Amino acid sequence: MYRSTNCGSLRIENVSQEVTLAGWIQKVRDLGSMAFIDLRDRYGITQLSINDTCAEEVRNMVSKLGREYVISITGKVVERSSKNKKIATGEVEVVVEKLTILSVSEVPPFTIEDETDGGEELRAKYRYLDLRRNPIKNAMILRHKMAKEVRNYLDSKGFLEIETPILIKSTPEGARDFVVPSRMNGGEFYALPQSPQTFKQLLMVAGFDKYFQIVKCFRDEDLRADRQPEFTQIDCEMSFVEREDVISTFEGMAKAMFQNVLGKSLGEAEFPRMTWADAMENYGSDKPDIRFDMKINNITDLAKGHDFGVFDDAEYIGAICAKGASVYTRKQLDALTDFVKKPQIGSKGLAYARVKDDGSVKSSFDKFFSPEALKAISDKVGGEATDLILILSGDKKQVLHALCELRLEMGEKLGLRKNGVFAPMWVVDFPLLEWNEEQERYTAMHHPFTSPLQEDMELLTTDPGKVRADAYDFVINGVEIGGGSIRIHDRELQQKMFKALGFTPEEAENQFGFLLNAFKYGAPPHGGLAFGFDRWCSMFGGTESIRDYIAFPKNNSGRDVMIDSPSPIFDEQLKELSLQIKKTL
RNA sequence: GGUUUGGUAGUUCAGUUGGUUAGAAUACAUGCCUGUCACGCAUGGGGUCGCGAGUUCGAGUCUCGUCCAGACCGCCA
Repeated sequence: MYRSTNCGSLRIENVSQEVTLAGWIQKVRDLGSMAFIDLRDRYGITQLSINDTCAEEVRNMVSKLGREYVISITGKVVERSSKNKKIATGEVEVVVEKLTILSVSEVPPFTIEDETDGGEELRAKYRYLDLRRNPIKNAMILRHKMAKEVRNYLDSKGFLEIETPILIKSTPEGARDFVVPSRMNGGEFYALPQSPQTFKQLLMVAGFDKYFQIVKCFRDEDLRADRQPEFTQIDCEMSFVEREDVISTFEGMAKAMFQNVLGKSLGEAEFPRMTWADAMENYGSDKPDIRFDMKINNITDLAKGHDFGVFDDAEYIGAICAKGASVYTRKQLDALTDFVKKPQIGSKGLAYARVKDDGSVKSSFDKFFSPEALKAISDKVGGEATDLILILSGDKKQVLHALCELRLEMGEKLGLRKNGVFAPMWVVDFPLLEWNEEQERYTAMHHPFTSPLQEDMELLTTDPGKVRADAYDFVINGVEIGGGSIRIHDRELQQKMFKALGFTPEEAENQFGFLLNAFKYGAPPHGGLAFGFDRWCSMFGGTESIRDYIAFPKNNSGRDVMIDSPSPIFDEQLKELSLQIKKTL
């Protein structure tokens, strides 16, 4: 027997029991004629004690032990004479009677501690060691709990979990596909799914009116802290539903997750909703962080006409009001100016105004404005004594984007984006289509199967850019956690949509004929959504990177540095796949 | 594809205007230590300064190129 219990379970009640434990050596503290060993497994740490009551044989082994050795011991549980309140087993220790080394270990390349000395790359290379550390281990446990909660909730609502294929067909819409060459069909390729979208719609046609799947999806695009080439979605679809049905079902799921995973009750109230147009106008973003206010104000009319060229030449002038930030020094304001001038943000400069204690306003553009005109701007943005008003001008789209970033930056600096505070919300009524300059055609903002809003249906042929979609995104704290829509279930409408996207009837038939065909045989009205499971995990775990919540993630360049993939394949394999690698010099 | 930051001991980092033998902490090894739990004390080993070229009497330090990694932009229906 390797163990009778684990390293996290012994308490004062177990004193005088004989136990057998197995695990990894966290640390040996050799005090000479006595020694302590921290023995670790997934469940915790138990202190082993070796003293003069122990057999000679056991005492002699202490100097042979090292970090991360795997050992099994048998001994008696005793109460500690000096207790450690920091760990759950801290009131007891096990006096070792028998010690077996099950496996030796080289010195690990970084310390297996909560605060490790190892850097990102090293930890990635030895991911199996990094996973021994509490923060990463706990992330895996959180992920498991969340997946379990999703299944519990959806099962209780009658959803069926059904798997869909991983080897499917490449389509030009959306993200770049990962492709897999077919040996049996030389020169042809499968694609890995970016999402099971069409399959879940076919399941609706098949009559499985409530479907879900926790499923891997693949997108061959550049990575970010919150983007991996393979990631996991909670993919859901329902038949005979309208937007309200979908939103209320999954709002319920979100509340259950908050309650049962984080122990946070969000109450009975519905999550706030905001139209896409309002979100863009007031927050400059389609995924606003509404943990704090600081809305963007359009002050174009008030700011123009004072002979200040920077404002007069601008298409749009916007302002945010940072409460209590008038104490910002010149140096701090210069830093903010540098922030908005970064190429990623792209503003030319930053104008500001301080609201003084007496309510008067002192700005960086005083010589162009009367005190009354300044006061009017201040009033418009809700300025009060001690506030700092930050103003950007220029092209509307760029200014809104910049103000969004500036708002988040100020929110961060002023401590308004608190960890542990969650502001979930829905953004609705997205545009159906977006004009793509490069391709000179409309592309679907969500995907080509999204239904237009009923009242905008007529615009689809006359003014496609104005059509709003029956789509909704689920946002928490400025992070897009999920998104979905009511789908098109009418063959004619789907064909119209493909036409608006610039598909010829032949192209539509060639790429999505299977779906159009299915719609001939009684397609129910349906809709659904998909959550980014990794992101949701990192949101609940309180970090921005999703990598910690994936057991074996890829690095920035899409490489797995542990197994060293991707990698070349043998000529033999290439031949079988009818492939040739073109050598570029 | 672009912007930007970094690459020095096993690890995390410092290294000034270019100047003698490249340091610290930690980890590791050895010895001492009867209540440690970030144990303590002493001693010791450990370096292709990412790689290549150039400038210079002299390069970890300056220049160019290159590779790798991180963050961001583009991209991500």
